[in-house]
Amino acid sequence: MKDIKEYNHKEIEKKHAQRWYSQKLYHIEKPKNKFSVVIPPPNVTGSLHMGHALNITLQDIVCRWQRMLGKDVVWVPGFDHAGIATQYVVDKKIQEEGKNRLEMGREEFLKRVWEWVPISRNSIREQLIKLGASVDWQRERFTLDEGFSRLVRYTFRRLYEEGLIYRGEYIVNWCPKDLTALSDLEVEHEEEEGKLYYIKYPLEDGSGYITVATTRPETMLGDTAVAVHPEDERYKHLVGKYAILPLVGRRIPIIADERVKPEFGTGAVKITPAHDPLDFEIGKSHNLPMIQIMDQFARINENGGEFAGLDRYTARQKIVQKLEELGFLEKVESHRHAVGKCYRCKTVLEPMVSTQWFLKVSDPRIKEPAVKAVLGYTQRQEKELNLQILYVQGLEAVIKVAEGSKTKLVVVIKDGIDFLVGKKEGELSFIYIPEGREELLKVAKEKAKEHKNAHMLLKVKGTITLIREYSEENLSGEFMLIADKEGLKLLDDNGQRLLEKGEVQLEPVQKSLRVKWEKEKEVWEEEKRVAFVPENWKKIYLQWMENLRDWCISRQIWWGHRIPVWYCKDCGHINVFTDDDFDRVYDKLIFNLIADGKIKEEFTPEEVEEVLKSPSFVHPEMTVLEFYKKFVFHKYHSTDVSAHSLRLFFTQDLNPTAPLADRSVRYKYNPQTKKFRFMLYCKNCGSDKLEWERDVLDTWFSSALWPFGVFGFPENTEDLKLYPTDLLVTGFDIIFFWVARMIMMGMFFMKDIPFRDVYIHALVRDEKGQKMSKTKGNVIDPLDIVEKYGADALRFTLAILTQQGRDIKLSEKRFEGYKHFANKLWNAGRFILMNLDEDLLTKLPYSAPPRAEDLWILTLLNETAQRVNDALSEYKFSNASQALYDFVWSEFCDWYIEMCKLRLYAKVEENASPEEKERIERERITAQSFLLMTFDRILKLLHPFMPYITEELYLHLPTAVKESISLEEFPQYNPQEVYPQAKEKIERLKEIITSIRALRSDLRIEPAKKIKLYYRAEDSKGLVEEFKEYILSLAKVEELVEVQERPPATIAGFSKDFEFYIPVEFGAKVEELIQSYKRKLQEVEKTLDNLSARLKSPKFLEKAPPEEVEKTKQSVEELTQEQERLRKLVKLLEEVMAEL
RNA sequence: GGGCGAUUAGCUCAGUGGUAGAGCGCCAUCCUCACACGAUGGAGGUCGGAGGUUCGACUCCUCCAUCGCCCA
Repeated sequence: MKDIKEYNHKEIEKKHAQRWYSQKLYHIEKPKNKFSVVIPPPNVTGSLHMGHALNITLQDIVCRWQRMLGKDVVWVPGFDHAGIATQYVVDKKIQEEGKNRLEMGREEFLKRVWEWVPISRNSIREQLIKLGASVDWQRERFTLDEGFSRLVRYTFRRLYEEGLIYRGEYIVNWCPKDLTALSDLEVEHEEEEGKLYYIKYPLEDGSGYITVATTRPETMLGDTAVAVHPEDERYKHLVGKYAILPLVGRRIPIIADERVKPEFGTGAVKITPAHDPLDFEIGKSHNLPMIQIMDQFARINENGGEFAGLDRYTARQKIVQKLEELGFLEKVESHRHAVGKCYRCKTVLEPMVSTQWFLKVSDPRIKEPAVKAVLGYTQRQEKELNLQILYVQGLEAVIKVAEGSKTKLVVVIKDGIDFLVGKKEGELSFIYIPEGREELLKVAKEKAKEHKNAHMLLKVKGTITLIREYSEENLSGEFMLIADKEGLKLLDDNGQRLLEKGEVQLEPVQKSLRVKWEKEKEVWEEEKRVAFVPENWKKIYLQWMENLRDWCISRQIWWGHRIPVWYCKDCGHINVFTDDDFDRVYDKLIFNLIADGKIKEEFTPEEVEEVLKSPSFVHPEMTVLEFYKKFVFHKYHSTDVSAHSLRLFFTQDLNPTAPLADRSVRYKYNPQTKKFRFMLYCKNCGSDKLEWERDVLDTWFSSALWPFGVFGFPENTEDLKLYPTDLLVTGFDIIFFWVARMIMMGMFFMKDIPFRDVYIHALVRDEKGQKMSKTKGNVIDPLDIVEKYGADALRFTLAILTQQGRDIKLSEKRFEGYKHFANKLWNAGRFILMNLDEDLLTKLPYSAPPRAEDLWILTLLNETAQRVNDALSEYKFSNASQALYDFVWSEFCDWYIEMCKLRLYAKVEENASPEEKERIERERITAQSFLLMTFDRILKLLHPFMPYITEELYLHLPTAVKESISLEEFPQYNPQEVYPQAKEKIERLKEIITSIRALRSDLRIEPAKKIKLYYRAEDSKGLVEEFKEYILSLAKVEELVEVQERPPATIAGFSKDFEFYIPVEFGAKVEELIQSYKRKLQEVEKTLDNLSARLKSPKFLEKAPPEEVEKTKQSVEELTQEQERLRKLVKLLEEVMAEL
């Protein structure tokens, strides 16, 4: 008996969020039966939006569900440094201060970024915690942390050395605002109203003009040819001749190329290889010169002669004007065309030739495995097994099955055991067989393979004694006993049955034993495949993979992974350095600190110590050095570092008598600055005049490494067993950016898929279906929603609205609706708790046998559990949450709780017999226990969707045994708890009650008013008698009287054979009622016509399946009866109307 | 231009080769001892259009229309 008061989401969510976080509830140090997921790392550019909330919610639902299914769930959180985006944000801030990034300098700017990033990171972290994400915070990573930066250098080097990364001059998409190259994917094409300029290029021989059409006339300054289609009759005669470029005076050839579209403009196009992708291609194949005419700001450069210094648009104006003046402009047409813009700042991009780094993704070594990974392939795996074989003489075994602390079943086997196989961590570990029966060994191994999930197998030929709580049972014959997570299974000739659920414990008793160790190599083939959910994304992925173009991975920005390339000023050699180039741990450390930009080129030992002992950025509870040890250099756990030891180490290199690890000096002392310098030498010529590449890598390069980088690659760590991950949840907008590249890099470096399932969710839009954006002002901030309605309501709403392959249209009203559901659940819990006896659990043995409604709700509960599990295993979040919503509200609350009130509130008459008093008491206990048990399972089923409210309610239940509901077992369908007969009865009872309520309502009888009810029943007579009290209570009936005919002054209603009569009073709207029944009658007749027509059709009878015909016949019969009754009713009512 | 998806009640969306469903909204009656964030009942749809396959199509096929997205 306790009252938990009103639902207060803020209070309970705050309480549990903090508790889960501080107790490290979701951290598993050494996962065994793993289920791993990596978070799509949010950008450190701001805070989370609704799309993130959806993403996190869906992942958390699966993670919590899997955890409750018994998996060791490792869900790795982290953040993405988001190169351009973050630089853009910080740049803006600096500009607001009236400063300039370029004047400030790289080092100072990066300092500012590092100051800004934790602010954003912490706010995102807070939000993840608030949303209830059950991530493992002890494994948090950042794409720019020490380990990741090292990994990026490692992978860059591997790819470079394999010839998959190259540096080249190529046409790229240049953003004149962000001052960097972009990859093809980062270009957004937008249709725009533009103009098509027709310009006359005079022919060299003075025989006239060739007119070209262009949308960007300013690029003519860089023209090096005019091109036409080789088959174009209009121009065939001009090919090979020369034209003179107006304004510039350059002599340019007229060439033929098949890539020219004759139908565009005049069919003749100007070729500007340095400023147009297609022209670049054509220019290359015709060996045309490339003349760059713009600088990085897209201003005309010195090659533009008189136009030099002008912005591209001003130049366009001026050039067009001049062309017109000189008579070279033929005409100008308006023209719609796609313009490439920067995805970040929306600036119109300028195609430009520049020197960039590329990753050859089209190379078969990358492309083919990435295609294979999605199409599916078999992978052979070899594993060495250390098998303990025990030859025994006489083996007995006792198997106990326990649930919690209670032993539910004991199985005793004396002798007759053929073999016993045990597994550890999913792998075959030992086999017991009787002395001298080696032939069983093979069978045992086979059976072990066959039953993959079993952790123990016994083959028995003889007698098994099963001891349950109150009974003993003997089985004899040939059996196989299998223990797994489900419990103990018995396999006999009749198939399989589950003996008992729970923890299984084995105690073999052997009389004499000889042990042999056997090493064996097991080879098995595994079907591997990245499965897209929904599947249609697979096609889109494969199509894209077909037309891959090389990936421009260099960016001319400062924030990111600086490319680990040092150019030799003496011999021009390109040196790629990683810490693999150095043998000593200190060297590796120092190199990484420099390459990460943590220390400058010159440094003192004290500075190094300070950096290493300062808090790690990602895990501030650790120092940088500790972070290195834990996440980066697993081999060097004992390494400690101090300024003193560093100084000694550095100066060793300077001491000529000390042995040198390298021929060259590693640390050079500068007496003027009193600092050391870490020396790098050209791998080709040994020169120390090296210059570090200034560009950084595309952020997606490091993101592509995420699924194995977070687990410690390239070190061979324990955590690397968590790869491949089991699930990736992400939005479709980054399939190419991220998903595809993870598959490429995963297959390349790990030789395995990065994730088994990739669930692609939709976009969250506003209620009008528009994209949410800050500029439109239609964003719904998830934090506001959490504040107003609670994280539980937010999550449940997102889950139930997530229909596969469909965008989510969201409005605040939706959250409100599901907040109501949370409130409903809370109040159901409140009601149950208020009505529980304190000592219920001890009273349970005295409970009465369950009633029909108990068995009914148990049946529906099991069906719901099945629906939820089925839906979740197919990632049908909406179906799962919908099933729960319906069950909880429409069945449990609306009917079961109401029915239970009868027993809970049953009054004991003073003069009742002791037996009667006892019966009432026992029934009350039954009702309480079923309410409790059902509600307990409801909470567990709902937990993945609404973690907070279920946690809070669970902890109030007397059945709560764990510190958190999230560590409980997820309810499963149990066929032994399904009672079809009880279900049918109660469903019929509901129909009857509903029909009475409907008539009451039609007669405008106040809900609270008790009425007298006459009835006549045939088939349902027994049911009505059995559940009389329920009808009285749930239909607010004061007296239920059986009659043979309609009493006068009553109005009739019916539900199938159950006819009932309510006394009419003045004011009853009989007319309306007649209308309503007539409408129903019409409907019935319409259906009836339809069905009987079907039955009259010989073709139907002939071709339709017999069961369908039978069904139709039955329907017709029922509907005919219904029709009869309705007709009778209408007639009756008309009589009543006359009576009144 | 190529591809994908959508079109079902006022709104948001389920759905299945066999008598059209839910939530919200709306209407009516009720502040009944868990819940007015509630209870009970009710109204409301030619399943975008046209063909075809089938005994039977909202469902499968073809075409068209409208909307949206991606790629070029």
